[in-house]
Order: sequence, then C-alpha cells, then structure tokens
Amino acid sequence: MSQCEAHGHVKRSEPSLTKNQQLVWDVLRHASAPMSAYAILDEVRADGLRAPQQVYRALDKLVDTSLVHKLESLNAFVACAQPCCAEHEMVCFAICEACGSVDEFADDQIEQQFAEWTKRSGFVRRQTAVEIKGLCKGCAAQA
Amino acid sequence: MSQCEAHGHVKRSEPSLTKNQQLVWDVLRHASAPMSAYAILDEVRADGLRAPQQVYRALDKLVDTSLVHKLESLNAFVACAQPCCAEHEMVCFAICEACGSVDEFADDQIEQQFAEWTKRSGFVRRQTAVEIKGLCKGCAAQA
DNA sequence: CAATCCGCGTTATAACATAACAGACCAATC
DNA sequence: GATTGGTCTGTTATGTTATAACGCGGATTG
Repeated sequence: MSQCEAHGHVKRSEPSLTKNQQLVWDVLRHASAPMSAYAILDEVRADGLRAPQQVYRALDKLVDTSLVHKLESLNAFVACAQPCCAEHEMVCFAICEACGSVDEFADDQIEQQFAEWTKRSGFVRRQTAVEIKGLCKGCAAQA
Repeated sequence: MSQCEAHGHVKRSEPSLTKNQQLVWDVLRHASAPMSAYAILDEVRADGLRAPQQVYRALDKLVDTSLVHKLESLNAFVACAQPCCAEHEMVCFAICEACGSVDEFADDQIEQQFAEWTKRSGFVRRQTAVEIKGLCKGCAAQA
C-alpha cells in the first residue's frame, strides 16, 4: 500500500498521456537515477523518436502535471516518487554525490517555515526547488 | 552599518582576487539581476577576456569562496548579497518571474528544519540550493 | 464549416559548459 | 640558485543542454 493510500488519499489517476509522453514516462519510471533529456532520447530512439524537441515537449507536459520533476542542479529529470506530491506545495530532493541516488521527500515543517517566510515577505510563491547535495546515509557510512 | 556588523561579526575580508576574478566580481556586483556566464563575458570583453573558460574559471573560484552564488534554475550567477552568508549553512533565493529581481535570504527556522531532516535521514549535507520562483511583493501588487 | 488548440516531426541554431594543451608566475625547499 | 609543485592564464576545440521556427494533422467547438 502506498504512503498516500495509507493516509486515506485517493490514488492519483494517470490519464491521457500521449504516445510520446508515455514513452518518456516509461523510461523515467524504470530509471534508477535522474536522466538528462538526451539520455532519455537515446532510450526512446528505438521507438521512433529522433529529435530533442520530441523529448523536451513530452517532458514539459510531464513536469507540468507533476509526474516528473526536473532537478535544476543536474539538468536532469526524475519520475515523481511521491504519490502525494500533488498535495504538497513543495518537494525536496536529497542528491547523493557519491552514488547518484536521489531521495525525494516532502516535509510539512519545512513547508510551513517557507509559508511563514512567504507571508512575511509578501512574495507569491509559484514553485520551489530544493536540492540538497551531499552523501546519502549508505555512502556516508563507507566514507 | 551592515547587518553583520550589527550582529557583532567581523567584516568578511575580500582578499586576493586575481585580475580575472576581480573583473567578473565587479561585473556581478554592479548587476541588477543574475547574469549568465556569457553575459558576463560580453561585459569583460573590453578588458581583454575572450573565452568562456576564463569567465567560468573565475566564477568557479568566486562560488567556492561564496562571493558569488549560482542560481541553478536560471543557469546564472549573482553576487552574494548577504554579508553573513558564510555563517549560514544555507541561503535561499526568491526569484521574481516578472521583474527578474532576486532576493537572497537566510532563515534560521528553515535552516533548523533542514538540520532536523538531515539528522533523521542520515544524509550528510554539503550544499543546499533553495530557489523559490513566483512574484515579488511589488509585481504581485500590480497583477 | 471555419477557427482554434494541441500534439507531432523536422531542421537548424542558440545557450551553457568543459576538455585539453601549453606557457607564466610564484613560493617552498633542496 | 635550481628545481619542483601549485595556481592562474590564454587558447582552440568540443561537448551538452535547450529552444526557434516551420508545416502537418487530428480533435474540439462555436
């Protein structure tokens, strides 16, 4: 059971992806690490996609609908790992510089602190990117 | 009196920049918005710099010493606006999508929430990028 | 039936960033 | 004072990431 279902949320529907969007989404879902648009392109070439645009257009849509996130500090994309992420205003990423793993998480406390800053400053938030780089627990233990 | 001096901190020294670093730093200090490396290059061409490498090398150093920050989501650079930033583990940016202004801030509460998450997860943080996009107070008022 | 919107495919190009090589300078130390 | 190691420099070339612009076709809808 997913974390979301455990919380009593409905399962997010995954509707109406076009063929190209579905191809890109499938690649990302099965990836073990963030992928660049061009790495994705290499994977979907077998399916007939040939140009960066085709991948970028699919990615744009997938990012819009929050199925996929862009990691700005890597210029790479990951499938959303957090079924509840549509219900959070922001999502954070912990990126291991040793093994490349990415941990996506949402934290209500952090969210709330940002909300308070927003309130104080008058800034109207539309989107937030939080990317923490360092060593994941496993890699830190080895070091 | 700067915020730092008010807090009783010593003024950060700005030592030993090389000629190229100084040129790039001067451009960024006087910029009213984040600049791409190539935009900086255009500015320092008059001073004899010709190749991207020269700018990127200077930027690398300036970012290392925290005189300059990279905005990952814009692929652009800003002079550090926060004299105390060396004393914070993380710095946040609020980027106005209407006017392009960037507000750099540090928030102890936010920092602490991240510290707690770090403790729980075992992740060893080295660097954190927080980039909030939206509308600054002024632009939000107009909209 | 337009008119409009959206996605598709394509070619070309823009924008961002680094590799790799060689020379100049300076400090440390043998 | 020669040698070594480190850092910065300048340069050419190349790699990587992202978008512009054109035209086509299908779906929706007024």
